[in-house]
Amino acid sequence: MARKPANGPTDGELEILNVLWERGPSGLGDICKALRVNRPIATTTVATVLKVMLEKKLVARKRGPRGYQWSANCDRRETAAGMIQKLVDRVFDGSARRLAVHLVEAGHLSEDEQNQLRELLENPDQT
Amino acid sequence: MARKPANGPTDGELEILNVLWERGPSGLGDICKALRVNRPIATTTVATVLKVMLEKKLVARKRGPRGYQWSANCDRRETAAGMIQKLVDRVFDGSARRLAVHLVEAGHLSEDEQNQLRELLENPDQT
DNA sequence: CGAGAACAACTAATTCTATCGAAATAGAAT
DNA sequence: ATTCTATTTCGATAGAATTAGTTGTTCTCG
Repeated sequence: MARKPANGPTDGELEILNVLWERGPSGLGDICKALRVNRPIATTTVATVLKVMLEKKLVARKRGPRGYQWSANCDRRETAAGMIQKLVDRVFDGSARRLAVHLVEAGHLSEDEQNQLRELLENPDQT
Repeated sequence: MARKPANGPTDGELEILNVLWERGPSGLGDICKALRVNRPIATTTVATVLKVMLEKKLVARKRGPRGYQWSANCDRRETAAGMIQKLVDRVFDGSARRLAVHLVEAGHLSEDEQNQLRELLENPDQT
């Protein structure tokens, strides 16, 4: 009966994290506005999710001019790494290379992007 | 109130799909055995999930010597594409290139894998 | 054939998610 | 200070996801 430990952030949480990663610390209103670019969502819904995320330590907050300033409390890169690991394990049978190959073959990368990736591979120091 | 329709397969479903993708059509027992390499799970649980997946058309089945033979009814590549898209949208702000860069930088790829990827980029025809 | 194992179908409890309204609160504006 | 508005907290709900027990059928092996 031991439930499988729910891995990372849920979909909804990820939406919010993405906003915070992009915008930096933000107030509730701004977060809502950003989310509403994609779809309608009630303010209370966002607030509720933020509350849960606070308990999970996915976000932090501190008093701001109006209510709180909310900020991501988890690293984007780490979160990405976790999700990639899962993707690779579940769909690419553990091979990150196969994921990379898929990226190229499936046309997820434009010509330009392929070139940039190529450069990166030649020159690993580049940011 | 209406829950946002979960697009792709769930985590549990993905576990099973991965087994089917790897093994090809399999009986319930074999699927269970494969899953139990990673974690304990009751046979009935797997059967229940398979039933749901059947309704969702994620798997197909046909009469076999013993019960049914279950097989994946969705393409691995397409499934991967969907998951990548989501990952890219949510964590890499829509840039597949950033995902690729992450793959290289985060050390998900070994030297050899990087070389293979490099070759692939030079020579897009290769499988 | 008969016992035991594997399996399918049905049922069901529990937990998790996404969603939002109502009501309390805190600042801002007048 | 009073009103207005943004924010927070609380509680509720519907449905999804996960897990597994029970029951009856079917298949295999001795």
